[in-house]
Amino acid sequence: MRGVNIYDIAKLADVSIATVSRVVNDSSKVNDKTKEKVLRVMEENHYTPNVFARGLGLNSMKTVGLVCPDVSDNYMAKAVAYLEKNLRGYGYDCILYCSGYDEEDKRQAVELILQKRIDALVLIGSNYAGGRDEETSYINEVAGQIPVFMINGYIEGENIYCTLADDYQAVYDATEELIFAGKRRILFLSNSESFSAMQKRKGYEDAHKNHGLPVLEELRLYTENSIHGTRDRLLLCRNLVFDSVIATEDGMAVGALKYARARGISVPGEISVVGYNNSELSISCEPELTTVDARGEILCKSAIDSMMSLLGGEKIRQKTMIKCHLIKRHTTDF
Amino acid sequence: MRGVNIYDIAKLADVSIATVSRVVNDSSKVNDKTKEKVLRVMEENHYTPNVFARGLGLNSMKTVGLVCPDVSDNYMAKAVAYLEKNLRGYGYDCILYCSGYDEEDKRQAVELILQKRIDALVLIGSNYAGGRDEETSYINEVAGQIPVFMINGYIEGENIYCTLADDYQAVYDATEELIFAGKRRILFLSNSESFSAMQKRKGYEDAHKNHGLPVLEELRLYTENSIHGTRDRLLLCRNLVFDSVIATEDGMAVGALKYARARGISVPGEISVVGYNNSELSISCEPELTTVDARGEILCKSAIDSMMSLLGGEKIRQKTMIKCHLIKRHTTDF
DNA sequence: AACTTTTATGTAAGCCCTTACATCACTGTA
DNA sequence: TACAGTGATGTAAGGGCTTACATAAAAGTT
Repeated sequence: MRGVNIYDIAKLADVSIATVSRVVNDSSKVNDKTKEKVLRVMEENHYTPNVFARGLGLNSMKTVGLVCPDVSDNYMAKAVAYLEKNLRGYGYDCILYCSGYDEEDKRQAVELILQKRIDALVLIGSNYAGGRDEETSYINEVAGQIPVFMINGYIEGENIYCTLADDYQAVYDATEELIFAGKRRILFLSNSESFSAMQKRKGYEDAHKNHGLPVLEELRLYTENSIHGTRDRLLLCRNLVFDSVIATEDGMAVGALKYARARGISVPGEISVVGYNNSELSISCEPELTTVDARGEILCKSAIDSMMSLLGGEKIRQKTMIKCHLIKRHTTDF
Repeated sequence: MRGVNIYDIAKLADVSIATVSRVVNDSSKVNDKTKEKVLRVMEENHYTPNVFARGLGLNSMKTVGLVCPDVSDNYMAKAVAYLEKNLRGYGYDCILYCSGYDEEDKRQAVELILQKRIDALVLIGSNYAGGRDEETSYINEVAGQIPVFMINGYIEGENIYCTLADDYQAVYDATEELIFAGKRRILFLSNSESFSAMQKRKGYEDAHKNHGLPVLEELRLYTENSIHGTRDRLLLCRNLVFDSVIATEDGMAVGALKYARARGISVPGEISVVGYNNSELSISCEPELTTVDARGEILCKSAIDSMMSLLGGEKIRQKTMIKCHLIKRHTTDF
């Protein structure tokens, strides 16, 4: 049961364990002949260094913690997949924690995952923007120990690095486009009060203001990010009149589509719909959804680049903003 | 930087490290007073046992490896989420590896993840059913070291435990239903030669045979599991005539829907469509998709239960089959 | 009172690495 | 020839935990 260890290899290769270790870590110079011999013996005996002992010695196990509210969300799933794949390319493993959206659950997730002595923490998805300091102070505490990378979240602090989609601009542009098309009652569908949702809302509002249009309270609706949930929610608002929809998530946009169909309203004829995230949902619905490409992969790539630079000792910027694209499909054919 | 360790706690609590360790592990009896004191000191000093040292000592870190071809697939994402959440409930962390579908990549994934001295391995998604032994022999090798749990895959062997959806029955039933509705040209859309895909195909074929109907080669089409890919593939088959579709994944079923729309064929009027997995796609499309609920959560629950029993020293069954439901929505309104 | 048990705790050996420092054999230089 | 410098390797000290075994104190037994 006890696998081969460094002593076995050392003995078989007729060298000291230090030399074996050096070969394994490719650290200081080892004579080519010796190296070759050691490698051969390692190979022959299927030697794999014990990660625990290694971790103990190095106080690092080349592991990063991934905290994600919900991997079954297509956008986040893609992010997790991308991060995992590429971090592995750098020799890092990922420990995953699906935290749920609750801020307290997230705190616990972080706490637990931290016990694994990870080298860095990646937080996927937006944080609450409530501004309540207690909610985010633990992140700052964590950042005291290891670098924290946020994908689409934003918290200011030492050793916290945020990569965000420019949600403000994206929604601003989308809203403007609807306004140009003559829409005057644009329903804003949102499901949270996260930092990112707030940016989107601000984009929506500013676009109105800058075009001299009023921002109507009644056109801001909170609902859950689910297709049927959103549909039903809208169905309940009998007196709500709108000529277009901007949703902060594709699921809600598709919900709006379902609502329109249920009510016999034509899309894009009578109302236009814009979603967010360019998830799979946006091409499975009918008509296919105009949506914002929130550049998940680009964000993750940027975060990984930053992380590697940082772990390599370089200094990196704390906030990186990535511009989004609006992908026009058929729910906004004017 | 060097955090508090067991020696610090021992000194502060005026006991030996063995006692601290006993308290931490709740192992053999410790005097209540002493225990309380130690716990208090631990609390006060934010002591967390070093996982590496712990791993070294116990040769286990309470971690399970999750290998998943593609977390951005909704079905698997849900499985990963469920597994992660519930394993954590038992104190186990999950290391994730998104392997891709290639069998060689999977082998590498398993090899790498194994170096982390995980306590168990979970393989999500079906294995190739080619029957080529080399492809699966490494799994048997792994199983020599730690238990292997397969979700929807099937390999026979010591220490390999498989939990599967009864894909054969599910497709058999769905096919039969279409046959009863008078369909005689049922297109079978598949994307792989996995064990699971083979079961589905067998269900499709047997249903035909048992009802005295021929199994037509031309009605078995391989395509990729993507909406537009499938649509385009079908669009290319100008001479293919069919009155219904059974797809082995929802994405392909939705692709068939897109195809029908592109060709001006009405669903369910002219053709019926049945998908598989009850993913989010199946409710976002239009009309909403009749699909097989492949019981992802139930499968995972069963796997976790088995795992815990096994790690607890019990004996468990090696193969568990779970019955599926057909969820009727509107692509099969006859 | 002289013992056996039981309960609580401590000691120290291991688990398998990394790495600072020591050593030794050369090469090159003065 | 003596010595500094270089390269290759070894020695041994951690790193923080678990746990078998030893010990000591308390309780029970005769």
